[in-house]
Amino acid sequence: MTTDGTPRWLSDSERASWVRFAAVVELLPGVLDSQLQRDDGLTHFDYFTLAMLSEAPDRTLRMTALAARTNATLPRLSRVVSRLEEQGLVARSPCAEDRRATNATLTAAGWIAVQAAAPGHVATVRESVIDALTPDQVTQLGEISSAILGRLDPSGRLFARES
Amino acid sequence: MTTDGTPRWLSDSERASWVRFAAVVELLPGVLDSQLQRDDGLTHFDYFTLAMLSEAPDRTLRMTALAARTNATLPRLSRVVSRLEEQGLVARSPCAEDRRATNATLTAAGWIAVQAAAPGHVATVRESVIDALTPDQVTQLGEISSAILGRLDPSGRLFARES
DNA sequence: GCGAGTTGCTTGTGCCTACAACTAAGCGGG
DNA sequence: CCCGCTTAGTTGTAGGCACAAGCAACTCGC
Repeated sequence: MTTDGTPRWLSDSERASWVRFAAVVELLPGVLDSQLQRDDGLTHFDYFTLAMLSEAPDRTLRMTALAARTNATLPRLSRVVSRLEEQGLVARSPCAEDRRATNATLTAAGWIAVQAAAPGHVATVRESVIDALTPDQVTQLGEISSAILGRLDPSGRLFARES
Repeated sequence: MTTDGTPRWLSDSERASWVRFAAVVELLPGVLDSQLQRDDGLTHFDYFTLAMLSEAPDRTLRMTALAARTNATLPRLSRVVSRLEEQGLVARSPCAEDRRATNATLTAAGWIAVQAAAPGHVATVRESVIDALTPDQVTQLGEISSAILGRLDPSGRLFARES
């Protein structure tokens, strides 16, 4: 809205850019999810959760820390970890320092699963995004994404969002 | 994978761009959905469905055509239209030319609902995306999105993806 | 040390979506 | 005509996710 109460509509060129961008935002998650689901039986969120654990010291993180890294709510993460635990990819253990807390640890099977899934996932990212762009465009996309992230997540509580 | 079987990993700069872009793709749908849900009681998909109908001749489309415009599967659209029908925003009617087909029509209440929701939605798009970027970046984003779309939707069956 | 308030996590409930099976209607060859 | 195939749409089932309620454990002031 402008100060006189009328909305500020998008110009034609803005609208054209937005339309295409909105389509990408709508379609891309499905593409990433489908590939991982089909080839490795993991959702993209599963994969990302395992990846975060695989990079942590001792391959272990407290639930709260893992939720922050995956940009998830705690209830959501709790259920996902339960599922991964049933699959034997993650193990829960009580935290020694704070008995309220729970540690999630990547198991050996979990480590193998991440290693197995990574190449196909990276290939999908390349095929659908990186290799579709010129090197300059990749750089621009990074800068644009940073600018948008500043609006989406002003508190800046996400950091390691990765592939 | 490269031809020798080893995966082609991302370079540091590619990875940095991808990490940020992935975060945007993850967070943006939630932001758009939340605003519409909170202010208008609609999901983003609901809104988009109504918007597509509002632009169609007689504010009417066959289910299949509407599914194509919203980039949805027919089962998904069927349930969404059922919900919108219960809310009195859309009406179903049998199609005269093809008795297998069903027409979905925007009701007067539906028209009012779209008009009411549009300004707030556009404002959210502006705040979270357009106004975060320079005019040049908006143009770049459009070109980048087109390139990615070419990979995501080679058949090009989506067209009018809009705000 | 003890009671109020906070933090860490899990679980109940309900909505939304995908996948697949199902009904109904058009279409075409013999 | 009628039998098999295709197309249009709906619905059964299963599973993910959000929101809010619930429970357990920690902290801090008195």
